[in-house]
Amino acid sequence: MDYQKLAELCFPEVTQTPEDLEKIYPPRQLPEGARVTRMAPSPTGFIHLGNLFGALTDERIAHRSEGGICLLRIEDTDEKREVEGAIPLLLEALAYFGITFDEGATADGETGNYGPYTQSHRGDIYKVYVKKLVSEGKAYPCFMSEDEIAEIRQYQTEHGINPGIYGEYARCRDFTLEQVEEHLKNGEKPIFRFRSEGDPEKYFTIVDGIRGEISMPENVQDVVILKKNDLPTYHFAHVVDDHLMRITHIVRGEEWMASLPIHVQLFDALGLEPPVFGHNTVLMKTDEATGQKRKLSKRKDPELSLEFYKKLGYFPEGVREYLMTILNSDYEEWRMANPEADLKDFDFQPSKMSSSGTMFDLNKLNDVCKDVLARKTAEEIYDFMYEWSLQYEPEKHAVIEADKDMLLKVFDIDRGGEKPRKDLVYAGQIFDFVKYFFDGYFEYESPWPAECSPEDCREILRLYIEGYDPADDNSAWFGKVRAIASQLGYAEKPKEYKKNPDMYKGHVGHVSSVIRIAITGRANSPDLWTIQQIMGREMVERRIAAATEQFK
RNA sequence: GGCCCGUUGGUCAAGCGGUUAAGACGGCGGCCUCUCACGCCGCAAACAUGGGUUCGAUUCCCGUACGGGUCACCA
Repeated sequence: MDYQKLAELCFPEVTQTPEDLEKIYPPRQLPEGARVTRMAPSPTGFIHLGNLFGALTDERIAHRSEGGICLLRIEDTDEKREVEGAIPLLLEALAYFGITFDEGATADGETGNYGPYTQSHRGDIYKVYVKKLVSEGKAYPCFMSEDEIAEIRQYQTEHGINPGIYGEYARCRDFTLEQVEEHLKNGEKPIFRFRSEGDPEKYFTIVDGIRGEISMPENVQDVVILKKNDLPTYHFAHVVDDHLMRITHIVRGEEWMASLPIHVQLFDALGLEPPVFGHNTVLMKTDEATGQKRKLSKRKDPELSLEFYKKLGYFPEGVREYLMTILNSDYEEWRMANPEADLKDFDFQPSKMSSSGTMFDLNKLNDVCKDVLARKTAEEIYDFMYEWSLQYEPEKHAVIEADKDMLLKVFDIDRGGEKPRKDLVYAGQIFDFVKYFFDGYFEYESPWPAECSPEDCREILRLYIEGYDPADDNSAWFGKVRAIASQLGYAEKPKEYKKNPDMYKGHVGHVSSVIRIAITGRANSPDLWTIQQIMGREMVERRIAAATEQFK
């Protein structure tokens, strides 16, 4: 068989050789040890936590190395899955979470010397390599119909034979030049398959950047490398692209591990050096219905979508922090030791990534967010709330915009210092947390303390407003509350009450609860004196008066 | 089903032949305290399982169970 002739017959239009391409895409001139990574999504329009998870990994691995590059490549060899406008959407979402690329696809084109970065525009490049393989007898045109393949599959499954097109089932594998010519003359368009010489009895080992050494049997399948639409399959495209773009480290989901033998084989057949592969895990959750651990699902789990977090108003930094804690095992400790340090200074190591399925933990996310927000200034929080409400909550936005000065003071309560409050989590929750400052959102959310009779409540409020003086400092103010408590038969100190519960109706805490609920609608709040300072006399008096009405 | 990967407290996880088996989140109890939050102290809670190898296994090897992935002209 004259493979050279077969190659010409199949690809008369292809004149370039791999050597030509080597010249166009020469090895990068980068510092020793620089890592080149890539994010390679399909433009399906759905951007999820897994994407961010992977992007963060790629970005960190690249940028942790001197002169490293992280690029964006669009894997659109399957037109069926493509969604209009998916790329700008993706870029925007990633940028929101602080991830940008050095090279590759952009919202309106692309940048870099190793393009095109969109696979559908690289058709000619892939063909050069397919032609080379054909000319060496390592790939061949295949004319089997879908029906034929389906039949073979059925036969194989019925007989307990490993399914697929390989060996004797690869009917076009050993076609003569004449047979190929004949099919071509009939107007049949072939696809191209790799001619596998793999031996399933033979195992090879490879060092995975995350998992360490893994061993697998060689691939035997004559996988499709060029499809009917003239575009390559993922297997072939990734090999060609990652080589030509001079990628050094590939991090991808563990769903790719099973096809690793194909990829290794392809690199080998092409005479190319494979990059370091790292296979990470999928994000899991416990299914509410079954109680079973399972992969986060696009259909069932809204929390998989990045939009979910944007909409609730999670700070991007918080989400990123959380992802980092589950991405690299020693991140959390590093963060505790370096609370103020830039994420970029963390020594990210692929080998420190987990290789068992990670449960997504909203609880932990919230906790991480609290820490992140505790380090923000009131101004930063306000600005974020402003943008968030502008986009998602127009009604709340109106109040947020109108009462900027007040909100800045509210967000500043117990902020800064050694022990800042940590009760702010995400924008939606924050608004809820402070909404009693707005008359339009104020309501009585907590029951009045049982220790205080309605008459006492009325009396407490009357005495309170009588003695209320905004000029009092915190301790003078609370001294008056104690006095009211004492006057009405409540203990001035909770401990006294605990010692002699029969001597009192309750203690000063119950009395201040009445005042607190009157002013905030809640039994729990930050320091009441501070709240009143922010609200101002007029609002305090109005709230007390309204509460008094409750006891008429 | 074949092949592959994985398995330390409820969750995230240190550990890489000899440890009282870290730490974080959550839970519980306490201190502080007018409430909440913060902070501090403490408690409960784990090496899936059976065989080896070894003076000694959470750590190395094999089997089993369980979980996950994958078997497309989808990525």
